[in-house]
Amino acid sequence: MNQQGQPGSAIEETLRVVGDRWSILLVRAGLRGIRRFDDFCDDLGIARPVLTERLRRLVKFGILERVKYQDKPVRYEYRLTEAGLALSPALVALVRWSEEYSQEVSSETTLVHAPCGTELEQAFWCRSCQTTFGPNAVKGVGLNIEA
Amino acid sequence: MNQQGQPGSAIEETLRVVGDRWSILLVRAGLRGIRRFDDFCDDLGIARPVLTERLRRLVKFGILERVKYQDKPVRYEYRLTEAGLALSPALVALVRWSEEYSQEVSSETTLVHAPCGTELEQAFWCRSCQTTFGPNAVKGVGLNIEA
DNA sequence: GAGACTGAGTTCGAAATCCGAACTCAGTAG
DNA sequence: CTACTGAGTTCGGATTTCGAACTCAGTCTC
Repeated sequence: MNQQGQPGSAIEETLRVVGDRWSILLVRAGLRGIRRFDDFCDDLGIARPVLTERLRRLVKFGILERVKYQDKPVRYEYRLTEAGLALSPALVALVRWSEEYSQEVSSETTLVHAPCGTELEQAFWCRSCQTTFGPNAVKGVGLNIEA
Repeated sequence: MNQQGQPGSAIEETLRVVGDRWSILLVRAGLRGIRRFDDFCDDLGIARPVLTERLRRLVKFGILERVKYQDKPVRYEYRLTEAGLALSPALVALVRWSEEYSQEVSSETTLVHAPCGTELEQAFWCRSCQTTFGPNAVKGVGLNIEA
């Protein structure tokens, strides 16, 4: 029911862009301040040709931008756009899940509320009710969370 | 700096499991109530051998469980475990991002706060401060969000 | 001004993964 | 006896991924 010509739902499109082993890690590296080709390469251990292709794709979809930072030997670096930064909730959710459920390497808590240092809790916020709530109270077309 | 023998951070491990085009969509399908092989197949348009391998991997990592639901012709179905359900915040974050930034198919709002119907806002919650806050106030080892 | 170095990529061939289409296999229904 | 269902498996070909080595412009060191 899902021909390749058809657009599919928005999330399918999104996962076609960031749904691979590297893209999310590239965004995470970007959040950690990494911007240059060789630094991405060293940090992630990604193969260079794959990095080239991923960076191009993330630029194409508006998650990174390629910025000239020096002229004489002309050099470019990659910075997160607003859309790229907006992926941080998804990234945080994944990091949290990893900490709780990943079988490898029981890691310590690595995400905290900066002002007070308390371990982070993720929630949703309803502007009109002025309350936070968990995923159980989310209702959506194509996503009905129960149990 | 990231040999394949080494464990890497928890999120790298996690993305090795769910970081592909299909796994997250399988979880989403699970949340929509899909449980059977052919239904996953039809719903996602995934190739059967790939589906076989993904289901096995998700079972192996505790995200799905394979449950016998009938005896005479013995048949199994796949259900989300607690860990699988716990991926919903990440999924919701991705759906939200998709709605806001994905270039394809300007979709309507599909995620709302069930009790009141208001469009969903995502945030973090600090138990000790009793406040919600955005990703800017998150500080973490290996994840420093600024800007 | 010769040689080493830097940053951002390309090129290469081997290995792994993905794909659709067709097949299997046990059991049921007509 | 034939058709159908559900959950896969098998096949060969196309695509993607990999590490290692190479390129290329400019700069730095002696």
